[in-house]
Amino acid sequence: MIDIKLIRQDIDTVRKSIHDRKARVDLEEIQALDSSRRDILFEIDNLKMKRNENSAAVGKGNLAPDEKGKLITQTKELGEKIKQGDQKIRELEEAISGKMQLIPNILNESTPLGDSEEDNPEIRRFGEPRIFDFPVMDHADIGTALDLLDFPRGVKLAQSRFTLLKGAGARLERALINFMLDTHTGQNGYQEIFPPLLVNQNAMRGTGQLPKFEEDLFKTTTGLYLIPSAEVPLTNIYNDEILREEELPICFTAYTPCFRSEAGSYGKDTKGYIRQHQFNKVELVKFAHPDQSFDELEKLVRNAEMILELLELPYRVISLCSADIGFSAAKCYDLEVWLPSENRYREISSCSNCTDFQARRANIRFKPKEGGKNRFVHTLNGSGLAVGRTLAAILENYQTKEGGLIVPKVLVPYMGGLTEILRNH
RNA sequence: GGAGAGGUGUCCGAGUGGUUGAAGGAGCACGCCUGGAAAGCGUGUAAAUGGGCAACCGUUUCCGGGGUUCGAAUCCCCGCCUCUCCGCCA
Repeated sequence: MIDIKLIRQDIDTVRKSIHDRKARVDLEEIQALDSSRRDILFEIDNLKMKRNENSAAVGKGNLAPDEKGKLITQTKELGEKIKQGDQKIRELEEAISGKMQLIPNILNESTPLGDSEEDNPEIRRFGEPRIFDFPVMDHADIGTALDLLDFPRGVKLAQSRFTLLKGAGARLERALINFMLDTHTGQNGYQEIFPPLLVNQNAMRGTGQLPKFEEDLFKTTTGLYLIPSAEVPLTNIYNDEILREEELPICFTAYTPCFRSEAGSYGKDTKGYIRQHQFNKVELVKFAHPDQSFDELEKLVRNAEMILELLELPYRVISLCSADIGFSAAKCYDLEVWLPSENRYREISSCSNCTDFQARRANIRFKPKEGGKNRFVHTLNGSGLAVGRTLAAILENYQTKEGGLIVPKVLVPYMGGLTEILRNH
C-alpha cells in the first residue's frame, strides 16, 4: 500500500508511476472519497469534543438537577449524530482502503521504463553457454531417460503440473536445497527459518497477494492459503511489530515448497519441470533501513547469483522495466539461467525491493535511534534460488554425449560422493 | 471435542463506570556521579488520525465487532487468539 498522503500532496508522482506501469487506477475517485472523509471526520470530532465536555460536566456533579437533565438529553442527541457520522466514516474508509490496496507500489527512479518484457535491460552476464557437439536434449527428456523425473505419475497422483522426483533426481533436488541453505546461512549471513506453509488472509494481504491476486492461490476449506512463496510467511514474521533500528538489517532464508494455481498460464511451459503447481524454492527476505534498502538489494542479488556461480551455470541479470515489474516492487532484478534446449535465458530468481509498500500493509515499523516517530522498514525478497528450475538447468547444462549427467562439483558432497549419473540402458 | 483461565503501551505488569492515556517495573534517551565503565540518582519516553506554516489544539485507541450509559480498559452479547487440564492423534 502506498501512503495516501502521496495522493493528497504529490499525485503527479503516483500518476506517473501508474502510467509507467501501464496500470489503471481511478485516483480521482480516491481523492474525492478521501476529502469527504476528512470533512465528516472534522465535523464528528467536534461533536465528540462537545460530548466529552458535557459528560465531564455531568460527572463533576455540581449542576442543578434540571440543568443536568437538560444536558443529558442534549448529549444523548449528540450521541445519535455521532453514531451516524462514525458509520459514514467507516464506510468511506472501507471504500478508500479497498481502492488503495489495488494501487501498485511507486516505482523507484532507477527502474527502467519500458512497454513490455522485451524492454528489460541486461545488467551483466556470467559464464559462457557451453558448446555442444551433439544434439542437446531438454531437461524433461533427460530427466525421464535417467528416471529422475516421472511426469505421468505426478499427473496420476494429482493433476497436470505435478511431478514425481525419483532416486538420484529426488536426491539432487534435496542436495540443491541443502547446498543453497548452507551457503546463505554459512556465507551470506541469513538466519534459517522453517515457516508454516499455510497462512491466513491477513498475512496474504500484508505482502500484497490479496486482495488482487486471489486466483493465483490455493485456498483450504478452513480459509487458509497455501503459500505461493516463503516471502509471505517470512515477511509477515514481523507483522504488526516494532523493531529496533540497531537490529536492521534482518536477513532470513527459508526452504519451502511453494504452491501456485497458475491460473491463466494455460499453454505456457506445459512440458517439463519449469512451471509447476508445487515447486521448491529457497527464499531470501530482508528487513532493511529505508536509507540502506537499495544497497541491500544489490547484496541480495549477489547472494542469489553466488549460487549460480558456484554451480557454474551461465546466467544473466536483467532489470525489470516499468511494464514488467511486480505489483509490490519498486525495483526488481531477475536472474535468468541459460537453458540450452531453448537456446535462451530463463527466469530462475526474482529479487525485489518492496520499499515500504509491504511494511505499510503489514504494519512493520522500527524505532529510530535518534528518537522521533516510528518509521516503516523496507522489505526485500528474492529467490535464492528456485530449486526446480535449478535442477532443470543442471540437467540441460551438465548432460553428456552418452545421455548421462555430470554432478556439479559443489553438489558432489551432498550426493554422497556421486559424480555422475549414468544411463542404464 | 469437553472444562477452566486470560488477551492492557517497545516489553513485563497494575487497574471492575467519571482528573486512567492509563500505577509500578524493564528497556531506551538525556543529565548527575566516575579516571573510564557498571551500579546508583534525577528527568524524559505510546500510537494512529484530523486541523494549523508552526507553537499547539482536537479525536480515537487497553484483541476485534456489536450493545448498555450523559460517560466504558472497567458492565452485557458475539467472534478471534493464547494458556492450563482432560480426550483424540503424527
